[in-house]
Amino acid sequence: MLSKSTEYAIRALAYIQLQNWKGHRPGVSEIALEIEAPVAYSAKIFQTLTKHKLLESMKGRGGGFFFDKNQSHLTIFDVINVMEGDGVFHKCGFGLKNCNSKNPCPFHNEYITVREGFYNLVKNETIQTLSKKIQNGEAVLNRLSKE
Amino acid sequence: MLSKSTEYAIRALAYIQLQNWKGHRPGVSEIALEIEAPVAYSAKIFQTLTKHKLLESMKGRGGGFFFDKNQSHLTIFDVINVMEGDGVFHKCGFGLKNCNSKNPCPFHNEYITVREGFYNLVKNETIQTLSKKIQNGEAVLNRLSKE
DNA sequence: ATATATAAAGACCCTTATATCTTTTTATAT
DNA sequence: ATATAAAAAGATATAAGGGTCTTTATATAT
Ligand code: FES
Ligand code: FES
Repeated sequence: MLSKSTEYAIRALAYIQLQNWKGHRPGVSEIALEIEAPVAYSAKIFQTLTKHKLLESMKGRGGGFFFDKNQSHLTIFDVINVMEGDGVFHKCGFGLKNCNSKNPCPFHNEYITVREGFYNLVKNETIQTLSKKIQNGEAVLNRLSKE
Repeated sequence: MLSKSTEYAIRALAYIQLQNWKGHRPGVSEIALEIEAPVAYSAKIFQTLTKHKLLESMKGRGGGFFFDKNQSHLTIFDVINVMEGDGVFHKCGFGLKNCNSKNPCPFHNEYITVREGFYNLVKNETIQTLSKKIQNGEAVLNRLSKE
């Protein structure tokens, strides 16, 4: 459903949020280790995220990644949008050039239910709501979770 | 959501079914034209489908593609499964190694609703139900539909 | 000032999905 | 039998996603 890059991005952002709440700004290698992603590739992803202002960074000794205090919620939709665009929320599930209720493909009625369910999910869920669940022990960030 | 190849496959199969109902066995180039897919690439897809017995073919003059009269319904799930596997119906939406309700990722509860909705859709819908809608004029096979 | 720790930037590589082309096989019409 | 029409098979090409490596810029500690 989501690209690998987007999955890495979401997990990384959740980890950064958790660390920020502890007053810590994690760096590339620390995050990559935690989300079990390649270090160099993770760095590329974080560049994309900071360029689009979903994330802040500081270079130099003691640097790392953190969230802007002002924008308190970052939706999963925004992350997806930056990483792979929002095409999946518009396109026809049958592969037609565009999705159109007036001239639907045979998949349309059933498909848009699923597609919109997914859309609502990623619009309502944020990095912060996900992170909260992890913090509360209701969910895990990775499969070997030690914390 | 689905790969381009899978989309081509589904549209092609619907067209073949419609033609079969008219007593006709379409060939590669006719189908490719109708679904607006590259001819050679379409041929490759049909090879995959026939190899997995989702479709029958006949070589030689007057040959073409058709469905086995015995198996009257072919689910969209079966097509997806042959074209790209069923991974999307099992995997964790958050990117963890596996999806597990006992040890869920923070996305789990909301995500499986969407994922299972999609699963039910493709399990219940068949090439024949889709084709019927097109035949009845309730839906279209392509965007320039002349029929 | 200098050394060090860190992210940014850019060039590059590998794998997979998508797509094309050519040759071979098989059935039919004549 | 031969010519023809069609799919099968296989080799190759192109583009995108995923991943690596090296160099550069920047902040901090000493
Ligand atoms: S027209 Fe195909 S999903 Fe809407
Ligand atoms: S554990 Fe992530 S979707 Fe089930």
